[in-house]
This record gives sequence, C-alpha cells and structure tokens, in this order.
Amino acid sequence: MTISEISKKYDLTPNTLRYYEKIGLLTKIPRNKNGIRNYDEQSCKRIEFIKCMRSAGVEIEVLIQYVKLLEEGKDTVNERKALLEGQREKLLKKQKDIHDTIERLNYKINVYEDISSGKRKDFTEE
Amino acid sequence: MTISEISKKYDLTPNTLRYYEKIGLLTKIPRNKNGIRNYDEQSCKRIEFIKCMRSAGVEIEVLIQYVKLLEEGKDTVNERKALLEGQREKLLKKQKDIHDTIERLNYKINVYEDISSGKRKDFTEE
DNA sequence: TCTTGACTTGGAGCTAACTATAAGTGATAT
DNA sequence: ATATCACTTATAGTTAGCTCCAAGTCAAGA
Repeated sequence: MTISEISKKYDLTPNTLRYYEKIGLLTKIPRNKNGIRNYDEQSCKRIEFIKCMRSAGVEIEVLIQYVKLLEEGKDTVNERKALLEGQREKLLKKQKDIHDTIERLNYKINVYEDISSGKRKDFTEE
Repeated sequence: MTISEISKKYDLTPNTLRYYEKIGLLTKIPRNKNGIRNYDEQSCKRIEFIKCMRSAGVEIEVLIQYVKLLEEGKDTVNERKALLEGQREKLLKKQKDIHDTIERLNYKINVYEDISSGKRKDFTEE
C-alpha cells in the first residue's frame, strides 16, 4: 500500500507517517525501485499499535524505545514487558484523574441545571 | 497566603501561578501595599478547580473561556453549562481510548508473561 | 514534449503549556 | 549599612508532537 492509501486507512497524514519513520517508530518499510514506500502487513500492524498507544497519550519516546527492544529480538522480552507495565501504571493513574474530573463536572452541571430550571436559587458561584 | 505557600499547597511553581494570572485564569487576587500577592479562599478554590481540570487534560483556552463567563455573572449559566458538557464529552471519549489501550496492554503483557515463563513458545513478534 | 500529480528529502515553523532569566524593589537579619 | 531573601515585571527559551515548505525525481496522460 502506498503512503496515501495508508494515510486514508489510518487517518494519519503522509507527513506524520514519514515523521514516524524518520524518528525510528516505523522501520523496515519496503520501497519500490524508485524509492516509493510500499507498506506491508507488518507495517500496518505497527501503525495500528502506535495509533492505539498515541490515542491514550503514550509518549513517542517510549514507543521508540519499545520498537528498539522489539528489533533487538527475543532477549528483550522481559524488558519489553516491564516497559509496557510501566505505561499501564501511567494510564491507570490517568484514568483515575479523568474519572474524578468527570465526577466533578457531573456535579457542576447538575448545579447549573438546577439553577437554570429555577429549582435552586441559593447558589454561590465557583 | 503568599505565592510560595500556595505553591507548596498545590504543587504548582510560583512561575506557573503568575502565568495563570497573566493569561486570565486567575483573577482578582488580592495584593498588599507592596504589590505582593495574598491569595484568599476564593483564589484557592479556583486553583483547585483548575488543577483538577488540568490533570484530566482540559485545555487552558477552555478554562480561560469558562472563567470569563463566570465573571460575567449569572446570565451566563446556560453557556457555562454547555461548555462543561462539551468538556465532559471529550473526557468520556478520552476515558474510552485509555480503557481500550489498557486492555491492549493487558493482553500484550500476558503474552510476554507466558513467553517468559516458558508456557508459550510459538510466539510471533508484534 | 510538456505538464500534472504523487512521491521523495532535509529542514524550518508552529502550538500548547509551561519554565527560566534578567533586572529591579522592598522588608528583614547581622 | 549591607546583605539576603521573597517577591515583582517583561520577555525569551524549552519540549512534545507534529506540520508545512522548498526543491527535486519520476511516470503517465494530452
């Protein structure tokens, strides 16, 4: 698949795809005789993984490190596992922060709803 | 309370507190005769709110807009409610992304665990 | 042949959210 | 008196993660 096909498929600009390659996130992407990228199955899987991680805010630096370990082969399995566990911890913390903030928003929205509907008149701001 | 006391209490640097004031996130902070900030109860509540929202990634621009509406008084209740509902939507989406990513990490970590313990030998990378 | 269009590269530019620095004031400790 | 310290301002610099641009190559269509 060409860069523009991949771009549509994964909703990433060609610029972003080239950028990911330049910084070592995407590796070993096949090219034709003119040097044009021809993404294969494995590239697609990698892109999907990156997209998932990035959507949750996992840092690019961390993903680069993970890819590096991947390419070093099976000796790095434990290191990779530790890396992913670390990221999972971070996401659990983030999940909690977001949960708490949603709760707070729910409360505030309810207060505003009550004011708006005239149910509550005694409101103090903030 | 002085800026350094607030800084410790909320784990924000004095620089950040001044920055928040400059951009209009913190307003009406009392000063003494020498122009030194003397944060009051209301300032503290505002800071706490901002910290909560920021911890979930709510953008500063949005918070500035919210503060602006707050200061315009009770006529903006509906607008404020709509703003908070919009942010809640965003956080629910983010929550889902993080949840899905954690699931994926759980799966990958399990695979690595199996490989590491010798339970699984047939593994294909990525 | 000429132009169009998709691709290539290297490198500069952008945005959000701080973060640090320089230059100065004013109150307290020695 | 002098030095230290916390504060003040305005402004420049930093980081992450893209995003855009200039200059060029190559193949296919009018």
